[in-house]
Amino acid sequence: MPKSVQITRPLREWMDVFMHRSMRGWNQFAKSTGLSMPQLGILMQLHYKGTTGLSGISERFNISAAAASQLVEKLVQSGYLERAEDPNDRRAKNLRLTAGGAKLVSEGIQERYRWMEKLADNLNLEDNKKILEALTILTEAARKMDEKK
Amino acid sequence: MPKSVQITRPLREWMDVFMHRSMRGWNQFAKSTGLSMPQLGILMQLHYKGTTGLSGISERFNISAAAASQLVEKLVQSGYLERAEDPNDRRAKNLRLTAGGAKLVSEGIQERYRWMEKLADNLNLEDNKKILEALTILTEAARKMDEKK
DNA sequence: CTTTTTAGTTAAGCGGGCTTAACTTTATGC
DNA sequence: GCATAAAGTTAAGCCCGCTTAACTAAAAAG
Repeated sequence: MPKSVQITRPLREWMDVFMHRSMRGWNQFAKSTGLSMPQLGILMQLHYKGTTGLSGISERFNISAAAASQLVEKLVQSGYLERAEDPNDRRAKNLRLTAGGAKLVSEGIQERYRWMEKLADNLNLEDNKKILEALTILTEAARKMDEKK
Repeated sequence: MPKSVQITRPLREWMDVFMHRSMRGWNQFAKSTGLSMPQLGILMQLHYKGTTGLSGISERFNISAAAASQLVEKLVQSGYLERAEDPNDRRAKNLRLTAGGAKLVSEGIQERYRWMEKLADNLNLEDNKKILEALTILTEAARKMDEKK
């Protein structure tokens, strides 16, 4: 596949640069909140996927129900999560971000965007247009690929 | 800044999709190796930055010298790292990936690339070209931005 | 209506990462 | 040359995430 040969290098270089930045930023943010990665992960899931039960947590992160319960307990104690009885199934709990939890998560996401948006701000209009187009294509392709699987 | 208004949404969507995939993949890889994140992080640093002393580790990850020493010890025990006396400063140690360590890291990186390269493979030639150009621009801009700082 | 399955909790125990503190060894500053 | 600083190591102790095991309560199956 000749086209791959061409695109491989820029693809990899970009991923290296981007991942490096992102990982660092993410770790710093985690540290600044005082929360652990697993705890932050749960908040993120609640943000992106909305309300879920405890079972949703243990499945998503491949941990035991006990582990999920304990992690959630801490987040509830810290005031980031709300744990209410599910009216349709009284065994189950509905987990939701509190206002504080939502704020924390959106600050984290915000911070994640910031570097890249600053990057885009430094580009001229034409480059910006190219990148807009390219990222739209990529996002679309990623969605399609995930669907197929 | 009118151009930001336009580019913000695709930028964010792409980042969300990409980060989500990458993080998941990275966690899975970590689990598959049996190594912890901090340990993998050290191997990655050694891969990208080359030989360094223990002090390099503690600075990079913001941990105490004691913590770095203990982490490195485990990696040496596991056969991923080589710890040799620095001939120029006999207090210091030179850390290097062993063959096994290098193999492990490059497999991890490989896996990180795979999803995105598959993505690119599914695109037509024209889209591919656009993406190549866009990523090259972005990488270049990122380098410049990091230099300035 | 009883049995079984499902959702979640609690407690005990393990291993990991991290810190501080005390220490050894080698290099530097004066 | 002697005091001080720097590079690592080791040990004690803390918190954390995770697992297994034992349990409660509610729903589903028969």
